[in-house]
Amino acid sequence: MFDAVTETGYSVNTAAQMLRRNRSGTILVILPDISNPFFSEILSGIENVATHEKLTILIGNTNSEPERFLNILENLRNGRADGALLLNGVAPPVGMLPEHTPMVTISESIAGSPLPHVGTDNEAAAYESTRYLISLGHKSIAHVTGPDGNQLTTDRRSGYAKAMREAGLSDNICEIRGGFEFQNGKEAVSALMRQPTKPTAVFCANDESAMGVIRGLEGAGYNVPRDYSVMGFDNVSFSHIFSPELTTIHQARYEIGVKAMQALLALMGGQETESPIFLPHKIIERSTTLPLTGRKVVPE
Amino acid sequence: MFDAVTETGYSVNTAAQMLRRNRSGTILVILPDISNPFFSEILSGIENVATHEKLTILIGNTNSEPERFLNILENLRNGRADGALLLNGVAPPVGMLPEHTPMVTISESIAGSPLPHVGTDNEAAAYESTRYLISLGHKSIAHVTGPDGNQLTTDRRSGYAKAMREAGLSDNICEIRGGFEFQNGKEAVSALMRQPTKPTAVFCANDESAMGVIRGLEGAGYNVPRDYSVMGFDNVSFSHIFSPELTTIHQARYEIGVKAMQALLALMGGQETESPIFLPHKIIERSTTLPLTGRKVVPE
DNA sequence: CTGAAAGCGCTTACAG
DNA sequence: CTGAAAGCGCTTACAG
Repeated sequence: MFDAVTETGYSVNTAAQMLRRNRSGTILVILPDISNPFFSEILSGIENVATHEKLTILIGNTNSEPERFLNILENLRNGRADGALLLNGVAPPVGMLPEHTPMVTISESIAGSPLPHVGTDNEAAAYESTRYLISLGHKSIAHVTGPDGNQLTTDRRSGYAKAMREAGLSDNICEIRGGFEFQNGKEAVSALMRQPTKPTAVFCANDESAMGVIRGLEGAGYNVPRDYSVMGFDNVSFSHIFSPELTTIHQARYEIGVKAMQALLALMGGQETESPIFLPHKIIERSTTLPLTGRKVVPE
Repeated sequence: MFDAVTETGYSVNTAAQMLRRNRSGTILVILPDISNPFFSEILSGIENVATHEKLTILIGNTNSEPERFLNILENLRNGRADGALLLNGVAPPVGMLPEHTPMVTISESIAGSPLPHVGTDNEAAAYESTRYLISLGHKSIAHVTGPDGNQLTTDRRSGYAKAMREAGLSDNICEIRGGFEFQNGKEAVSALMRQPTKPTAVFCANDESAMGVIRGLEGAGYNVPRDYSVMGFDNVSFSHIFSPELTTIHQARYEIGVKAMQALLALMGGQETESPIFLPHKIIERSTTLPLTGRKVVPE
C-alpha cells in the first residue's frame, strides 16, 4: 500500500521494526471519557514528554464500559503498546497481562494496587477546602460527593469528614450523593433543601457538579454566594468563564501528565519509581464563596 | 517483552500481522486541539464506527504547529496507519504521502483540495443565523469572525454577508476580527463599542467567542439579551450551562464523525464517495437573543 | 483438503 | 571495520 521510498525520502516500516525489536514505541493512555476537559491538560503533559522521547501515544477511551476496557488492554497483549497510563481507576484483570507490564495510574488511584501512582493528594486537598470554608465562618457545610465506588469520591469525602471532625463539627457532617456531572449537582439541590439544619456552604466533588449545584440553587430562588458558598474541585478551564466565577481547587494537571509519563519511562527502562507522587494543589478563591458574616437573610 | 501465550490465551502479534498484510488496521485522526470540546463528540462517532469495524484509531494532536503536523503524517508513511481523517483544515504537503492515501476532511474543508469532505454547510448555517437575527427585527448586526485563514471563518463570514445583502442591509455589514477562543470574544467588545452605528445583535463565529463577547459586554455594563442579542455557533455542551443560556447553531457532531469514518472506509475499500457530505444543522434558540422590540433603552 | 515453506522489512549478532 | 545472513511472527500462495 505504501512505497517506502517517496519523493521526500525513505521512511522505516514500523511494523518490521516493531517485530524485530519486539516493542512498539507506543504508550497506551486509557481514560474513561475523552470529552471530559479534566483529562485534556493531563494528556497534553503526557504528549509532550512522549513526543520528546519519540514515542507514539495511543488513546483508549473506555467510556466507562468494562468490555471496552478489555478491548483496549488487548493493545498491550498484541504488542501494539509497550506500557500504559491508567486514568480510569480500574486495574486490569489479574492474569490478563504479562507480569511486569509497565503501568502507572494517574489521578484516580486503585485501592490495593501495587501500581505506581501520580496525581493530587485528594484527601489533603478536600481537607484544606473544607478548612477554608470553616475559616470563612461556615459551620454547616455539606459535601456533594462524586460517584460511588470511585476512589476520588472516597478520598475527598474522607478529607471533608476529617476537617469537620477536627473542627468539632461532626454533627454537621452532611454528605449528599452526587456525581461528576453538571446534572448530578443540579439534582443534589433538592436533597440539600431537605436537610434539617440548612447548610450555608457546599463543598462539591468537582467543578461540573458545583456548577450544577449553583444553577440548581438559583433555580430555587437562592443567590450564590450570598445565600450559599459553593466550592468546586479541579479548576477546569470553564470554571472562570462560569458566572459567578467558581472558587475551586487547582490541580497541576499538565505536570501530573509529565510526571506520570516520566515514571512510566523509568519503569520501562527497568528502574524503580517512588509512589505515590503527589503534585501540589492550591485553593483558587473566586466569586462563589463568601464569609458567613457577609451573608444576607435567606429568603424563606 | 510479551509472551504471546498467557493464562487467558493467545493474542496475535500485531507487528507481524501488519508486516505481512501490509496494513495496520489503524486510522489516523488529526486534530488541532484535543482539549477543544468541539471535537470530542466527533471523535466519539469516529470511534464507534472504528470499534465496530475492528479498527484502531490513533489520535494526532497538531497543536496547530506545522512541524507537529508533519510528524503526525509520518504515521501514514511508516505504515502505522492506513488512512487519515483531517480535522485541522490543512492539506498534507504534496508529494509527502503516496498518491491515493485514503483521507477525508472533517468540519473544516480545505479550499481547492480534492479530498472528500464531511461536515456542516457553514455558509448556509451562518446565513440562516443572520436571517434569524434579522427576523427578530435587528438591522445592525455585527459579526465577530473566527481566526484569519481558517475556512470556517471564510464560510461563516460569507453566509453572514450574504444574508445582510439580501435583506438590504449591506451598509450595516460590520465584521470584527475575532477568533475561536473565549478571550478573542472578550477582546472584540471594545471594537464593537467603537462602531459608528452601534449594533443591536452580534453573530459570533463560535460558542466560546460568543461567551467572551457576552462577558465583555457585561463588563462594559450592558445586559445580554436586553441590550444586545448574541448568538454562537456549534452548540458545545457548555452552551446551556453558561448563563444566560446561549442561542446557537447545533452541528450534528456525532453523525459527522460517523459519516466521515464511513466515507474513509469506502475509500479504503477502493470505492468512490460523494463529496461534500453536509449534515443537517439547526438553530437552538435559548436566552441570549431577543426581538429588537423587546429591548429596553441602552444605558449611555 | 492439509501442511510446509516463502517472504513481508527490519535489526543485530556473527562471519569474514 | 564491513557486509551477508538469520530470524522476529505472521499470512497466504503453493505443493503434495
